[in-house]
Amino acid sequence: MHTFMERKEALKMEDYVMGNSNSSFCDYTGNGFPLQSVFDSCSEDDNNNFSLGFMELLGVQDFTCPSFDVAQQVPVSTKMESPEQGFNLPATPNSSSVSSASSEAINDEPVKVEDDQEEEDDQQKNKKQLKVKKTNQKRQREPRFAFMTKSEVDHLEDGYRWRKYGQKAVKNSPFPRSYYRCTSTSCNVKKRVERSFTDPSIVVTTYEGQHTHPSPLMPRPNLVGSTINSGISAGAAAAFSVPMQRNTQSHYYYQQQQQQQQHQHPFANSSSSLNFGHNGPSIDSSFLHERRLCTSGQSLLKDHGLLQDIIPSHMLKEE
DNA sequence: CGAATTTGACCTGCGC
DNA sequence: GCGCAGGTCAAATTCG
Repeated sequence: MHTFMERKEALKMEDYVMGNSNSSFCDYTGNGFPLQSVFDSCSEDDNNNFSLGFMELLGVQDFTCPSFDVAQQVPVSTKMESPEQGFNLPATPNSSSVSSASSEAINDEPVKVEDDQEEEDDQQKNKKQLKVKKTNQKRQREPRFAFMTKSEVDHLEDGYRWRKYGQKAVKNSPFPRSYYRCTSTSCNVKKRVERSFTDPSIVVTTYEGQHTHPSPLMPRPNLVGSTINSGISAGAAAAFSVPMQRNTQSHYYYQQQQQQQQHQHPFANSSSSLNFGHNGPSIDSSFLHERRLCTSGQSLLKDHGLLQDIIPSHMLKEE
């Protein structure tokens, strides 16, 4: 059991949002803390619409796959407040993956610090400027998108190249959190990788920002079934910054929200705000194929299904 | 030798 | 104001 303070802490830490309207499973944080549903304030409609919202996030309208009703099982607030920004939404890399997605819409008016500044070479100057900016205004973050992936490896291949720039111990967790930045210059996408301490097999990957370039490691997706991931479209994965990883049994996408974020109907601005094909290859059939696999291959969406494998039973009982 | 990783220091935000 | 925790920087180290 976790104390209220711990819950509060967990919420504060990541604002991870996960769970469903009926609280059939608990919200889950990167630290493995169960969270009371952040969706308490969400209307049932919001939750019921999540699945579609999620697919909107994916930028896909796969009406050929009606059974893919992530939403009903994984009601995640889908509001995106960064119309300008497409989402490098991670697609489920593994055919057996099932995900709940969540994004964090944070910037009503995304502050592009880098764009505001000249290409200063002097790092100190840069630092100073950053300081000034930080003091003048509350730091704003790029929209974030988190995954929970059952994996034995921490750093999941997602088609992009990442450079690790930090690692920190996480409170209440024996597992450190690693910080990665996209190696591409001018691309300021970051991601954090950490393990859930309640279930070390789960890797929580949080993407922040949007790639401004196509995947450098994008193999030809021709091959549903020809890749190690069996059915995962590397191209689609790359397009969405999806971890492509072996041994992955399941993925959970969940949206991160800012606390002050307004809840909004998932469709409110989906057409304009979600633009997954924006910088990379567009969604291809293999991605859809993956979705089918996700749908048919997993029981997660039904009852507790896979979540039971991931979320400790005591958490499930907590509600 | 260049790129990537490691790791301690530093900065910032937030709660008390 | 202080302490804590998250996040970032950058020098040192390792790797290919």
